[in-house]
Amino acid sequence: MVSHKCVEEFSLQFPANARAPRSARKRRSIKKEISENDKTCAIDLLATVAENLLSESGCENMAIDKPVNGVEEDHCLVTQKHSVKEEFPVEDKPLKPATLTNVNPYQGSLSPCGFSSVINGKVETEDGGFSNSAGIASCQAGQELKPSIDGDAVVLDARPNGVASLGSSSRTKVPSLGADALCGGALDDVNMFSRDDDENFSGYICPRVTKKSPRSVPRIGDRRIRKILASRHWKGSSRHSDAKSWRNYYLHHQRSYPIKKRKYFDNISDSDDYRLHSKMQRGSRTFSTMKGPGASFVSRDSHVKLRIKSFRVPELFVEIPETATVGSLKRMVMEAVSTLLSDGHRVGLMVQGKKVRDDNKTLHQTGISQDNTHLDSLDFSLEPSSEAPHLLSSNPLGHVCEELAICHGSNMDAVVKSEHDSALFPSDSFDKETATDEFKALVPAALSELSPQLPRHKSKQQQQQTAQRRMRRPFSVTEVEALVQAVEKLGTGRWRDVKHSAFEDADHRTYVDLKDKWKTLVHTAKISPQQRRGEPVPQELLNRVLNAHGYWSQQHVQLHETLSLPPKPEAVLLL
DNA sequence: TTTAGGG
DNA sequence: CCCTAAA
Repeated sequence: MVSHKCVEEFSLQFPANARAPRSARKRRSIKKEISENDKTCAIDLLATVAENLLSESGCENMAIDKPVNGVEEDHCLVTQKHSVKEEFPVEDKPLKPATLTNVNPYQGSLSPCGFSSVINGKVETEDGGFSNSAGIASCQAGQELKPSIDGDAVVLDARPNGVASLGSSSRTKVPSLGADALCGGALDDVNMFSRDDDENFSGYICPRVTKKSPRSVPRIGDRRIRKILASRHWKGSSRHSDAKSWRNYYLHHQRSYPIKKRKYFDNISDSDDYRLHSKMQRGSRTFSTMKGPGASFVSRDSHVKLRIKSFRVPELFVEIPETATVGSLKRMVMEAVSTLLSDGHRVGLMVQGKKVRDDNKTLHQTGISQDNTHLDSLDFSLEPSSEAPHLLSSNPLGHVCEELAICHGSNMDAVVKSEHDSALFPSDSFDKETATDEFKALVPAALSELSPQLPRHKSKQQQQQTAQRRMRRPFSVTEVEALVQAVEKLGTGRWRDVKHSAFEDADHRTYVDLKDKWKTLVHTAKISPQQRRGEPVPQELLNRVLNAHGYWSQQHVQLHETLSLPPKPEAVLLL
């Protein structure tokens, strides 16, 4: 019910409810691409992750393993199931930068500050912040990209030349590289890059703002990234030189085979994207003698040494014409890598398959101690910041299967086999039990289903029922503001216009979403502040919601009255 | 496809 | 957010 007072108080000038004829509404076809900027940082991200680990753990014992003869096999592949959509346009679309001045924590960690922006922020606020911990050259992922063509399926494997070993001197804190750590205090002015071609990607929109932002900003971002690159420690060996050119390749070449990003991004958001497998170094129990039999106390100096053995990202399936160039293939992979890494930045910790949620527990309490048998199954993961209920169980079956259907059975087997052989089961990383768990964890459900070794769970029909629910994306205050303003101007009931007026660039906000949000806003405005949940909407905005809602409701009533001249008797009775 | 509303 | 009837 709308109080009369509400309507009276509504002081804004509302335009006539003129609605453009539908024929006049142009349909915008969205053809957008990831820009080169994102491609720059995938590798740096790996290094950054490791660097943060090192710097935060006060790595006095940091050491670099330099695998000889490629002994270290299980590292740093960044791939993901994937398919190419031919109809996607080729031309690049620049990222749209937007400066956010008031990022709330939730918003900020949910997705807007993709890794590139995180890096930017870090660089901005800390001079040389990334170069203060040396020796991460080993984490230059994917120096060797080894595509092996197998029929229609291309299995890609990238291996680094080294891994970073790090010794943690922290007794009570697992090295953390969550959004907080990465973003630091840079959230106040974060350059955000959103991609319009993926409605699930751009986690944040700055309504209307994005379009007006200067084009030069992406370059700035690029420059910042390059700054990071410059601080990277490249080794002089030929292999590292290769790595360098490999990266530069992506920096300077146009991509030709855009990737259907949405589907695999769906995977990312709801499943564990990529994980950091770590193992305790059992051989380095420096302080084991300090523990007497049955002693329950932990020596003050007990240290746990963590070694990140691998950094793996779920597999990538690529379909590409035989006539495509190797370069284009590489670019595809690079793009996948970039996109994959540019979202989701919270570290999860699992001990023996169990997720450790309590950040305040000490390592020892968690079972992470120098002489604990659990150490074999210590597992870090990079997770989406939004709370995903289950680490891995919510695999978007439908999408993956959809894409898998592209490849032929025989080829699929090859892919699966490949996964079994090398990537998934790094020789000695895990004991059998753990390996099994890891397998379950890392193989997308679709792969499991296609794999002859594993039981099939669901029929096709069931798979379709498992339609992916879109990621929850709470409206930011900024968005609410934009929505309110648009509704004030256009009224309720013109959600398509509202969408195109104020959320043109936010492809993940459909007009239905906007309508739904308005619905909840009205409800929110009517309930007491105590009953409201989520990010608080400023009362001023809620007042405007009520005002606009009242006003437009009144308009609708009047419209109806005009249409039905004879007042309905029922209405009279009710009054 | 877009609106409107219930779930 | 999803689903859908109805326009």
